[in-house]
Amino acid sequence: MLEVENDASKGGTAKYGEKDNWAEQSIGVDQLTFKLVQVEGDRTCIPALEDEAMEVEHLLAEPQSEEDLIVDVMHLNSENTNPRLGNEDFPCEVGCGNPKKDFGMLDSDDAHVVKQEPKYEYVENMMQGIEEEGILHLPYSLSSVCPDLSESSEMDYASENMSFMRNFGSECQTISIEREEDAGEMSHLPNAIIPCEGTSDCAPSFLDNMSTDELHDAFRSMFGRDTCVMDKQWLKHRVLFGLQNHTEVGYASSLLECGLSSVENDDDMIWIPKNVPEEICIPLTNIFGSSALVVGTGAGKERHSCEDVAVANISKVGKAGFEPLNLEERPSALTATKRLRKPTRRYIEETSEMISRGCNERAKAPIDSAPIVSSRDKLSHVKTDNRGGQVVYQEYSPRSGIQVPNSLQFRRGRPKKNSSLMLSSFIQGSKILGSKEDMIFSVACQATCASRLARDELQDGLSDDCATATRNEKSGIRRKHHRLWTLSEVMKLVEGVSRYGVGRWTEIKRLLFSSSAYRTSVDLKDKWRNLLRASGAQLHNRNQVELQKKHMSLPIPQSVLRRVKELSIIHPYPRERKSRPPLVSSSPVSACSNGISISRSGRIVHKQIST
DNA sequence: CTTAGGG
DNA sequence: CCCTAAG
Repeated sequence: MLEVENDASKGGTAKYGEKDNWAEQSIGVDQLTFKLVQVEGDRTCIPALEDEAMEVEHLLAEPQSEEDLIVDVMHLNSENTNPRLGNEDFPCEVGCGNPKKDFGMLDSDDAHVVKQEPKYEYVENMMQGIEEEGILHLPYSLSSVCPDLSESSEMDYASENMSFMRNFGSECQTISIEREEDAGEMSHLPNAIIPCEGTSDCAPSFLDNMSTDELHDAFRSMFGRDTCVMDKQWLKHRVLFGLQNHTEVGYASSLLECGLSSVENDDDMIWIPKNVPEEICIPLTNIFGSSALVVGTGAGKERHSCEDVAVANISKVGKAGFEPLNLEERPSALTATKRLRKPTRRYIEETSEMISRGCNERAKAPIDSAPIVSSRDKLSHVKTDNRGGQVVYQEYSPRSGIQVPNSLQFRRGRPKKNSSLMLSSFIQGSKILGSKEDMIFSVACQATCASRLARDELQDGLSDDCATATRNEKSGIRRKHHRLWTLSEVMKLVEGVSRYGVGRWTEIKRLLFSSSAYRTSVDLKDKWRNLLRASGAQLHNRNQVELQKKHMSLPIPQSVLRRVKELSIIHPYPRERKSRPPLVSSSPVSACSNGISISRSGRIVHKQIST
């Protein structure tokens, strides 16, 4: 992540945080990726989300003053006191009540954040979720990143002049703001934000054919209000915007299935833009007690039947994210009617922690073909089954995540190889989702898990049931069972190695990592390997600081590396083979020239022989 | 099941 | 991190 000095917006160059601050800051800030831009000094805020902000603001640019367009949800009077987020961060601020408006951070160190109202949690989760999904991958502190903006900030934000926001967006985009290991993600940004690019192909044309009145209708149903603007172009833009951001192709059918297609029903619905990941919906339902929750999800880039979709959804859009969702409005039963979406694999893992407590024996999915012979066969079978079984699967890379209806049975920790078996079979039967109770339960679990994540994720794994959850380091794509190695973990590992020697991973794991079950002995071993590499590299290159910054991994203190280095001498890696001949002719390695070599420990190592 | 090593 | 091979 990028940490921008506060003064950056005052005309300085954007600076990256110093390396030493990096770790800590990344911890603190990295969830905080959104800031609000206030509009018109009223209580509405919009997130400064580049394109989205741009678009929203654009919408607001209607000549009449439009106030309730923006969701109240977005309006948070957070007391966040993070020093890095001074007012300077909000160049767009127009004098109004509470000068500090931003989203609470997922900073587990900040107790006050954790104790925020559910509202905040919702936003937190949303932000986190968005990032996890990798859908919104956005610059941080946009305002600070773009020095030029400080001047712009004097503009009238309520005005129709949108050039500001546009420039804003484009300028910022050129500033690469990356986090952690992934440097290439940024390039996905454009696609990610406006997911339904397809609409741009067809929507304009059909909009072109609409009369002003029709456009008005569309506008009304889309945003839930009228406009007296007669400018066709303007109307088209708005409607188009609505379409682009809320078209949900696959969703249309589910809507119909749910019998919710009629526009009149929208009272009971909360439309959640598809970009919003599941985690958000849960808090939403909780918060708003909505009687129906419609979730549009998926990276719908399909292009078809834009019109149908639009018709189906337009009425929801108004509620979507831009209108105040009234808390008290519907205290009625939580009848979540949400679109079925296969949970991500990670979601499964997370939820599994909660759900499976009681379920000991996993129901084995019936495998109708390919009797399992060897474990290896079983594996490959699983894999094919996995891919071919359901279309859904094909849309996600094996690691990116698969969402699956709730009430699956889950296992704890990492998925066993065959977990996808039952998974896919489950999907077969779950077109019609299970009971309401199930859903609510799942919802609750998710919410709990998500909020716990907020607190726990940095806690060195001591307290987690959501063990596999990760921070959004990798700009949201990080869906692996990836757990950042904390410094203390590293130190524990080093300590363990020094005590028990290299190779005693299980020992070390048992004795030092008993609290963090998610670290397997293999993990320890891998990490050690990495540490060795790091310590070696460090010797060569004193300027490791920059390298580390580049790789964005947590900087391993010199002292620790030095220790590793020492240990690597005391306990040579593969294993202390007692007298280790200082690799010369006596070494078996050099004795083999046929592409197969033997490591010091005598293990045969196949080398890649290019055939 | 654990460890080593490659990917 | 994941997978696999070897013990």
